[in-house]
Amino acid sequence: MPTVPDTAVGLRADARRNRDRIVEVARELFADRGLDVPMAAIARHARVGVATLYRRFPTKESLVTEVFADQFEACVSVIDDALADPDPWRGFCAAIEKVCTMQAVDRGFSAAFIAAFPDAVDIERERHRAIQGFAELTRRAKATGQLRADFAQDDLVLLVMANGGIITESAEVAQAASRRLVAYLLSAFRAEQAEPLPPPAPLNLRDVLPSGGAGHQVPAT
Amino acid sequence: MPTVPDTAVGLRADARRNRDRIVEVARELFADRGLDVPMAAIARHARVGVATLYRRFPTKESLVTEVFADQFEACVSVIDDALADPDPWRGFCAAIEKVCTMQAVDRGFSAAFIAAFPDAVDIERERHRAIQGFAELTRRAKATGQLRADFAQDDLVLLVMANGGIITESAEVAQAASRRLVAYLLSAFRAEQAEPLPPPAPLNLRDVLPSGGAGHQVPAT
DNA sequence: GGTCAAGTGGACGAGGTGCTCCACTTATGG
DNA sequence: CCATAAGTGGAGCACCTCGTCCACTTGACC
Repeated sequence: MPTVPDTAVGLRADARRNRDRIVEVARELFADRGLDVPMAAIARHARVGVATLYRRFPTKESLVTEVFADQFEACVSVIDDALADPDPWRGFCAAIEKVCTMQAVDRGFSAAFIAAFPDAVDIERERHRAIQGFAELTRRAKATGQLRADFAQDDLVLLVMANGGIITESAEVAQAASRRLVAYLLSAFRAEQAEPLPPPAPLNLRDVLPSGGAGHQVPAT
Repeated sequence: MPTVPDTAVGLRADARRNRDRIVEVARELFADRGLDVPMAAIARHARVGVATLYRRFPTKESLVTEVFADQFEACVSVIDDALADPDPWRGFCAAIEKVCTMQAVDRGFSAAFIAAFPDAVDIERERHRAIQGFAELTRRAKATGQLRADFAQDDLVLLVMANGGIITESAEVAQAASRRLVAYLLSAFRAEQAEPLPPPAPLNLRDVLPSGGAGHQVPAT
């Protein structure tokens, strides 16, 4: 898990420092203002010219990718932890709770997670791994009879999107709200006395429209 | 109720036609592209100059308010219908389902509903009425023992925000997803064997950060 | 028809993005 | 210490947004 990505080696000492500061500042700003904080603001906070910023990260998307790389990794290891739990249902709940908390606490993460740039190959791979792991987790939790049988894979996306809708001015409030939403949903996911549901929606994170992030805008007609 | 607002009377016939076409076009565009469609695009689609648009609606916000006025009204009457239902729980569920469907089908409505401009007095009043009505509905549903006792008023906001997170390219998919989410949540709202929940979050639609709408941006530091 | 206020459209200003260019500075290694 | 390549910052470009201005057109009334 290289916190220091390959692209950062061979830099001059000062350049290296600047790069690190940029990433750090960007992480903070994204976290509490969301992905649409201007590049200029990031540069200013990092006490760096915009040119410097753009030489390190040729595009805003690349900066976002870099900033959230380890968060995505954390996501994957949350799933791994959950798979390691002897009680599948407990693992299932814990995984969902953790990811949703990450999402609630960090506005940028939520946006990055949902927008998830299709061309960022490594993120794509992480995501694939996470999805695989979650599928296994789901299978096991169903096998113990604690997760309702009609829980669909896509319901995870549903949950992530719904949780992504919880955005407030204060991170604390968002976290509290998210926790409660997740508690409600987990209770609905339990098998007991489950009433039939409407059919699962074919949700693909792909066709989620990014709300404030770097997205493909349809040109106006 | 006046589909023809006071501000539209006394206009010259052609002006009146233009105004109507603007509102109609805006409604369509907002519905499937969200609130951030440019004013120029609306004007173009209505085959009208921007100046015309701006004379009728001095600000984008005023246009949005006008466009969604009847939808907000519809919301209120959904609550009224629910209150008229002899079975409070059925009314409760129906109201939530209907509003969430409106939200899922119309991107602009969702954004307008959440952003809900604080200075649009009449909308504020409608909203107040809706909240009052819903509070009564909640009380009754709890009284019959079908709605869990720890359901909080703010959980409605929670639900609306979560449902607002369900945004996809296709309205059909969004609707299906929303329906499923709502089914999950309603099942969690039932009183039976309800496990304790984390405390309700003090959600106020006020401090929701508008995602793509006309919002108060914090100026960059 | 003629008058004229009401109505109109497109150019434009102000302000905000992402990103580039280029003259200048500075760390590095000999 | 110095040569030099690597690094830098801020002006500036292209583009997009909301909203305004003003010379021109047109419907309404006599």
